[in-house]
Amino acid sequence: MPEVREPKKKTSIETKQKILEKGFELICKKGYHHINCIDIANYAGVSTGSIYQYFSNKKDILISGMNKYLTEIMFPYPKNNTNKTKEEIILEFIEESLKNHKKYKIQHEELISIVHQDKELAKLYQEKELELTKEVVNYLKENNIILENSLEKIHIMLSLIDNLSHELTYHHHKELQEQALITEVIKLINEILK
Amino acid sequence: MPEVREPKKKTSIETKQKILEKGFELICKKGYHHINCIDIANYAGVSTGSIYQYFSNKKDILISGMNKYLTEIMFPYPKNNTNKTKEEIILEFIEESLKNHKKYKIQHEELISIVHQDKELAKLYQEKELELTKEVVNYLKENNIILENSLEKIHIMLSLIDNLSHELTYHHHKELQEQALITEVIKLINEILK
Amino acid sequence: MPEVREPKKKTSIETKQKILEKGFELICKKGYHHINCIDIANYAGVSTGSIYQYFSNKKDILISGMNKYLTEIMFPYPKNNTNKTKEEIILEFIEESLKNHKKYKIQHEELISIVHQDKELAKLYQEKELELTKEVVNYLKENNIILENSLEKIHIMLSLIDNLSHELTYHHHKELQEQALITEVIKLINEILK
Amino acid sequence: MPEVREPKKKTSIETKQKILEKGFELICKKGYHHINCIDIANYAGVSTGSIYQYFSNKKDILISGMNKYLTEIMFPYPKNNTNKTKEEIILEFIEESLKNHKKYKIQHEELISIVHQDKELAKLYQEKELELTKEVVNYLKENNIILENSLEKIHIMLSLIDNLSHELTYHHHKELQEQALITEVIKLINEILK
DNA sequence: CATGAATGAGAGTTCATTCAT
DNA sequence: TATGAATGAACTCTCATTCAT
Repeated sequence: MPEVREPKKKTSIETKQKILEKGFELICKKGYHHINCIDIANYAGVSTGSIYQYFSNKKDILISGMNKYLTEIMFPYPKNNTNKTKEEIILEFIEESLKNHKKYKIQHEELISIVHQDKELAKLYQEKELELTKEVVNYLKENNIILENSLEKIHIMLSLIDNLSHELTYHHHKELQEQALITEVIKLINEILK
Repeated sequence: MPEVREPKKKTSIETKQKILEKGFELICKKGYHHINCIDIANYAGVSTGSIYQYFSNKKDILISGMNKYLTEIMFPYPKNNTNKTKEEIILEFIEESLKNHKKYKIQHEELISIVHQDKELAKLYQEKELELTKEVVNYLKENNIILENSLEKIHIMLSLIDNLSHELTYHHHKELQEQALITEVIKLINEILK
Repeated sequence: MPEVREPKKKTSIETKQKILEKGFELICKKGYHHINCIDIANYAGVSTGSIYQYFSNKKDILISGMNKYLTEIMFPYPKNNTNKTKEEIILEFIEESLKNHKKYKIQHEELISIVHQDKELAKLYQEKELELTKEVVNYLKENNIILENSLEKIHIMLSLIDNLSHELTYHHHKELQEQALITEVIKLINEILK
Repeated sequence: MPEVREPKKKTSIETKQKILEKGFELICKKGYHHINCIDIANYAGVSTGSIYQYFSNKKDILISGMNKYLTEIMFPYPKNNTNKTKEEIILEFIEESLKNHKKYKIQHEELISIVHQDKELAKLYQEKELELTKEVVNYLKENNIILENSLEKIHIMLSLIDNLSHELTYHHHKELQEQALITEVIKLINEILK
């Protein structure tokens, strides 16, 4: 059982980074079960052996990638917190989420799939989710929106936005009207933040 | 490539049925990637060869199972449509969904995972979802609740209920208060059905 | 972790037998570390997959082979126990051991090597060794040779014979005179059996 | 294929020495097949690259180590040759061998295993063994014990002592009485040296 | 129509060795 | 001369699928 190497030289730090970045990218693109270690190695431009210098196995790349990119990919929210009206904030949230869903379209689906399959990853995911909920609560506070049952309300709000973004991005149900969906969601969020 | 046989004799029909039922059950229980065809054969009490008499491959069992059981497992809703108040209906929906989530706890997670991994299954899933949305619209109509943007509104409502059930069932975020969550969701659905 | 199959059909019993026999033969011939599973499969005339139907891994073949052939290869002794003189018995033992060493020349060396490397096998080997010692004690009893410290004496006697056979078979030390060696060993065994 | 370098500088000589000593130690401790070159490098406190500056491959370390340490580990015998009685000498031999077996307990087993696996090593081993036999013959001569068939007799004697030490050290056969074994062996050696 | 043994490509992983720095 | 990152062939083992019985 060989030790996983902690890179010391500059070039090896880059190699580890390359494997993680490209490997995770490929996993998201094609699906964890649809690629093998040779694929990852080729895609990252390294040998298969190099993978095992820095990661203890295939799944390790996935988990490391999750840890590094999960927040970025799955839980974005507005970072600039100057004074805004409630309406501006709601729109901003929706736009941000939508933009992100479109950007990481494929990753999103694959990651959700993986998260639902593996307890270790599921836990990671849920922690990040709660973390975000809290940050949004704070963000709203800074914009003078203070709520009872704040965590629960924001949890629901985020799920509404996520569901909306998902629907608009993948357009699974052709009979649903985009604009109507958005309107209804905004109405509900307004209700939540009342 | 041997032809898949369409059973005619009574015993054959039963065999095919057994493979489908037990096979799908096992897939849901343990995960599609965590079992093999021998497992399925053993669990169904048939030989591995028999599987390939009635299904063209492993995935075929999954898809057939999905087709047969998806509505039952994932999209339940109240069937008895006598006159009820709006409040009764909302509670009924939530209870039904929750009951179902708890009943099919493991299957649910596994199926979501699979659905997000495979386009063919995803499409199947979305069709069933839309079908359900329409049925609920009708159900409400029969109970004299008639809405503008009905499809969109019910889609959102169902996603709220689903998210609630999920949270209550898996209890991922320990810091969220169950009762508060329920209260807020009911408030929102009331708003939707106004 | 797939189950190891217990063969039911007649042909599969033969297959398992073939893998064990040929596999063990090859291991003895070329050395456990010098062959791989594909070699074993080819040599036995089966596919690599078949190996894992009947054995849980490569080492399992070795252990099973040991169990089956160890006595035969490493611990032979005269089986016909009619009345003989002490001198006849000693010669008989030496001849039997020598004959066997020459027959299994290569296996012998390889097996000793493996036995010294693996605790599980070592234990197996020692059990067989003690078993043999006891049987020889009984064999001598039946021929009216009864000893104090019989187990210890026979243990030493067998080690002398083994060492002699080894020397005569592999002829490692060219400067040693065969006949002188034999003479001295016989003298000592006579002393032991006094 | 890079040339193996013969060290000239003092530091280089030390490096080569360190690899040999520590590398061989590790091989003996853990087994040639259970360690890799990185292990050896770490254990010796050098880089993997350095190994290949002074040794042409992994096995070369083993052979060099054998050459250097075999006598010391496997064939010890009393060095101080002042006048002693036969009985004293016998006891001294046994004690020396036993002491050594216990000291190099693990190495012993591993080396025997390796020796039986590789012809080159086997030859080396046998040469050392014969060398020792001759030295013991001389040692006895110096103590006024002069024998016919001396080489053969001493070969047998050493094998008896080795077998005894082995048994006492590893205690493989619990049913054998230690003291009885020793007594019988001493009796036989007395017979040999008569 | 049922059986389950046989298949073999392909999976993840290891490690002796090389070579740019 | 020393380093340790990079290599990639070779390893053991799995499993969906086939097919003789």
